[in-house]
Parts: sequence; structure tokens; C-alpha cells
Amino acid sequence: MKEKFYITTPIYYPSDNLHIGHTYCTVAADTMARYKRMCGFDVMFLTGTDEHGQKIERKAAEAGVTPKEYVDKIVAGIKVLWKRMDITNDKFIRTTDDYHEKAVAEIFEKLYNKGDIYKSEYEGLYCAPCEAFWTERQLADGKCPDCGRPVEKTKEESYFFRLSKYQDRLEKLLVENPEFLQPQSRVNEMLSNFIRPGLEDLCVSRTSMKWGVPVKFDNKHVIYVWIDALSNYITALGYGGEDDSLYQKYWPADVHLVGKEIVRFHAIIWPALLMALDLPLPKKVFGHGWLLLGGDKMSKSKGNVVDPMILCDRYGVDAVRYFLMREVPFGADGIYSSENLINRINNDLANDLGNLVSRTAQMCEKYFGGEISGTPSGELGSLAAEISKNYTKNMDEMLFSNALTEVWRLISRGNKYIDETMPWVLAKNEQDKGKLADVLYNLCEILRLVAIFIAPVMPDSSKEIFAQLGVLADICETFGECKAFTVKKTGNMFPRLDLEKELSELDSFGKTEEKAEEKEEKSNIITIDEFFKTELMVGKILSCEPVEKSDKLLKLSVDLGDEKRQVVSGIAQWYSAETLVGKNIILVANLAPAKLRGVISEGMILAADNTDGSCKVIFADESLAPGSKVR
RNA sequence: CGCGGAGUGGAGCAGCUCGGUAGCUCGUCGGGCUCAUAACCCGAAGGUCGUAGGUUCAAAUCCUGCCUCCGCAACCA
Repeated sequence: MKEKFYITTPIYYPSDNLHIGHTYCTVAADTMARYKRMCGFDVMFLTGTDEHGQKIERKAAEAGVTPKEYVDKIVAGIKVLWKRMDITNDKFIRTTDDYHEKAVAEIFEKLYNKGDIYKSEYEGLYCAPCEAFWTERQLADGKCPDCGRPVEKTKEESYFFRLSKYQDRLEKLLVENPEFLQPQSRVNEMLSNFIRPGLEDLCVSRTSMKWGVPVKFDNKHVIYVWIDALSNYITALGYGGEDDSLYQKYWPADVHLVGKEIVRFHAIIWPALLMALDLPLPKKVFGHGWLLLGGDKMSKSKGNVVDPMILCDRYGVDAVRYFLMREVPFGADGIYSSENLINRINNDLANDLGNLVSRTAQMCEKYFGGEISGTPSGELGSLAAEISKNYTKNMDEMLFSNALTEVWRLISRGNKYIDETMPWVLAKNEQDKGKLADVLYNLCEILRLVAIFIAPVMPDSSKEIFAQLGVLADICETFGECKAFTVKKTGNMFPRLDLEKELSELDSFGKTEEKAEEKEEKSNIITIDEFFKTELMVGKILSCEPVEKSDKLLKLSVDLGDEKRQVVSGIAQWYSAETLVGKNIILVANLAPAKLRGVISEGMILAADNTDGSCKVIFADESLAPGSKVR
């Protein structure tokens, strides 16, 4: 029987469309899944969406649709994206799927009956208008961080999970199984930041929202994200349902691939929940780094340029997949820039790989009509064996970037081999025909192995190479194993790109999108009455000083004619205190007061964000009297 | 002392766990080749490995202080 391999991505939160970061994670999982299938494993690859919660409830309300309608639309887009990226997930779970909701409700009840969930009171600071609880730490100096209004100390009935009970077992898990959480650096972070200071019981239900799975035996409560989302990894396999054969077969997961921001939930809360349920723990949680934007001076609208759909349309899925897997090493962060992408495509794919395929195929056809057989070279054979070994080792550890580097060593060797053997010279003498055949045969073997190695990352290109070599993909990766080829050249696999041209076109792409967005925003029209809800007044700055322990805030005293206001403004980066004294500014006078960095602010000074990212205050005419109304 | 990461030839990185000729990719310059996608191959220039001290026969690598940069957290009403 085949050995099983169960790999998951996080379930993504569909409050907005997904971006290149989600794509990165999912492509990594897909690469691993394909690799394991290639190695003969029975693979289960799961991805999906986490669709409940207040944020989606709110977003849907803003859009004037039900939460389900809202997420349906986004999820449809996600499925299209995964299809476009050649993602081969075996299942797609949505937390709104009825089998999941049913199973989650049951898990909750089970934990309650067992005594690991208990009812208590959540003592928190509540902001009524926002319907949100905040902790002491989250508050913006005593006020609601969202709206700035005062919060009340309130008690709300809630259910709690006894996380504290599992503290020792969790510590043991992380300390004694260095394999469990990777990269290793995260282990210390978890231990010293969260576990050792002491775990608090976890609030696992809410009464403040409706969009979630109701608690079976107490339906004014809704199950909160922890139990709802994390348990997807088992409910997707049918745990808690009528048919749990998949669960029996695939659980425990071999790898949960997660972003570094959610390592904590997967390395602490999830194992604790499983311990409480008496279920086996996943074998590994792998926290990957982020794909950061930066270094892309050519483009002002980076966010738009990095739409994975656009990149695939322009350069092909394989090129984008290759870039993602090659550019970001291990658990570290990587930087996305269009320039790097184009350079990778040109250097690695067009010059090295594509060109090697092209020149080899051309010579095979030209000199032998495509029919190639010969004797394998011992030197190339041992190099191939070494590379194969390194490749496997790196892939097993999900070090995709290193694995690809190994493959490219073989490609480079191929290009060099052509120069060394000079087949075009051999072709001139009839007595060298045998040597020539051997050379071309060895090149074909190199390409065949390359095609095998790149298959998990670049499935289409892999197939394309096999097609050109005229062989099937299922021959093993030992050098010399394939005896004959029927080569047929087709077009160039990766045409070279003009760097300058591509950068400027990607840039203009971003700009068109930006314009479209601007238009949308312009249709966001308000009535004049709505505008006049804002009371704007001219004020004269009487005094001004920096706020202590803050690098962005200035405290100003503003004269409004018949009253004085203290205002805190985040403009310290752009203005020094003295330069503002005596200036006339425009103040939003009827704004709810708020405390910033412990200082009361009773209004807001109007300022504009410049296109270069700086910020300028809107100064009013010096002759205007303080207190003048602006309209 | 909020948490963390990083400072290595022009750019981006590896090496640091287990001290001992500083390596890779791109770029630059020179050469070769012409099968190939102005591609490929060879060679060269260029680094006292942030800084000051310490341990050592020997430190990019271990220890200590300092400086700088970048994330995150708190602050942009």
C-alpha cells in the first residue's frame, strides 16, 4: 500500500481578494503535493476558506449583501485563481460548508461535556457602537482603538477553553520534538513569548456577532474562530461526520504549511485542541516567510502590479511559479520586484533552460533527424546522481529554492558540455558520427532528468520538454535509463523579455487599474447635508510641542476665537514645533475627543498626503479670524 | 532598556551551529564559439566580512560594548 501524505495550506479569510502572498503559500503547498505524488505517495492536499466572523459580517453589510453572498463571490474568484495557478488541491473546504458547521458544533459540545470548555464571564472593555471587546493592551489610551469613543467595563457570558491545562504538554511538545515546528527559530519565540509566561484560557465563543456556527446547547453564542477555523483540517476529512474514512486514512497531517503570522495558533492552540479531543497531533507545522514588496522603483502602484493573474497572463504560470519557489529561501522573507521577476525569467528560464532545450533539440533534428541513441557519459552520470540526491534532500525539507539551485547546476553543466564537445565540429566529419550521437544522447538525458526535477514547480514546462524529447515522463531518474529519443523541436519555451519595456508596461498596467479605482471612488458621492455634518473652522496655532515618547505626534494649542482647543496631530515627521506657531489652519471642530499617547486631542487638523508620501498641512489665509467657519 | 531581523566586492544573497585559503547569482570589462532565444563557454577587476575591544597560534565565524538600517508593536482623530 502507498504511504500517505497529508498537506494543508491555511484556510484564507475571504474579506478581500487574495494577493501574491496567498499565492506564494498555496504554490509552495502545491509544489510539495506534486513532489510527493511523484515520489509515489498517496497525497491529500487541502486548501480552503475561513468565512465566518465579524469582519466579513461588516464588509457584507457595507456592500449591502448577506455574508454568504459576499463570500460566495470572493471564493469563486479564489477558485479561478487556483485553477489559473495550476493548483492541484484534492479538497477545498469552506467553513460555511454544512458538514463542517455540523462537525464544529459537535466538537464544541464534546469539549464542553469533557469539561475542557466551561462557561464563565468574559470581563472586558466594551465599545457599544463598535460592538467589540478590547483588552487593556489593545486600547488606544483608554479609548476604543477603532472609533476613539470611551469603552465600558462589561461582563459578557462566554465559553472558555482550558488552554492553561495543556501548558506543560505543549512545552514538552515543542522542546522534545524539534521537528514539530519549523523553522527552528520560531520554537524559541513560542516558548519564551507565549508558553513560558503562562497560557490563559481562551475565549471560544461570542455573543456579539451572528455570522458563525451557533453553540448547540446555547444558541445565543456563536463559536469563535479558533475552534471553527482550526478544526477544518480534520472536518475536511470527514471527522465528526457520517463517513470518516478519509480521516482514518490521512490524519494526522504530515505538514501544516502556514504563514509566520499564524504560527502561534498552529503551534499552540491547535495542538491543545487536539490534545483535548484525544486526537493525534500533526507531524509538522512549517512557518514560511512573507513575500515583501520593495525595491521596485519603476512602479508607483506596486500593489496592482503584483496581481498574480496579470503576471500569469503576461509570463505564463510556470514562470510565476518558478519565481515564487526560487526567489524566497526557506523560512526567510523574500522580496518581490518586477525587475527580479523579469531577470529570473530571462536568465534562468530563457538563457539557461529554454536555450539548452532549444539548441539540443535543433541539433538532434539537424544531425540525426531526431532519432537519438548513444552511450551515457560516466562523468555526467555521477554528477546527475549527486544532484538528484541533493535535490531530493532539499525537496523533502521543503527547501524549494535550494532544490532548484541544484537542478540549475545540471542545466549549466549541459550548456558547458556543448561547448566542450563542440558537436558542430563533430558533425563535419563522418567518422565522428558516433561521438556526435553520444553527445546528443547525453544532452537528451540531462534534459530528461531536468524535466523530472522541475515537474513539481513547473508542470507545463516539464511536459513540454518530455514532448520535445519524445519520451514519457514515467521513466526513472537514473542517468542513462532512457535508451532512445525521438526529438521534435517546437517553439521556444521561454522567449526573452525586454526588461525596460516590461517594467514600463507593468507600470502602466498598474496605472490603468489605479485610474479605474479612482473612478469608483468618485462615484462615492455624498450629499451636501452629509458634508456639513463636519464642522470646519479656522484656528490659529498658539503653541506647539512634541508629544513625549512619540516620533510622530505634535501637541498643539489652537485658538478658535471664543475657545481654545488642544489638538494632537501626527505631523512631527514633516514639521518642527516652532515653525507652526502663529499659523492659521483648518480644524475639524466637532470630532469626538480622543487620547493619543495619553494626551487628549479635541479636533483634527486638515492636511494632505502628497504623492511622494510626505504630508503637508493645509494652511488658511493669515487674515482670517480664528473661529471663522469653513464651508 | 517594547519584540524581532539584518549589516560580507556595484546590486541581491550564502558562509557563522562544529573557528583555519571569503563563495554564489546578477551587473561591469576582456576573450572564445557560432549548434542555440544578441543566447552559450572561459577569464579578469572589485570585499581589511558595520565598528571598537576581548578569547585564540588562528575569527566573517565565539564573547562584550557601540553605531546604522529594516520590519512588528505603540503613536499618525
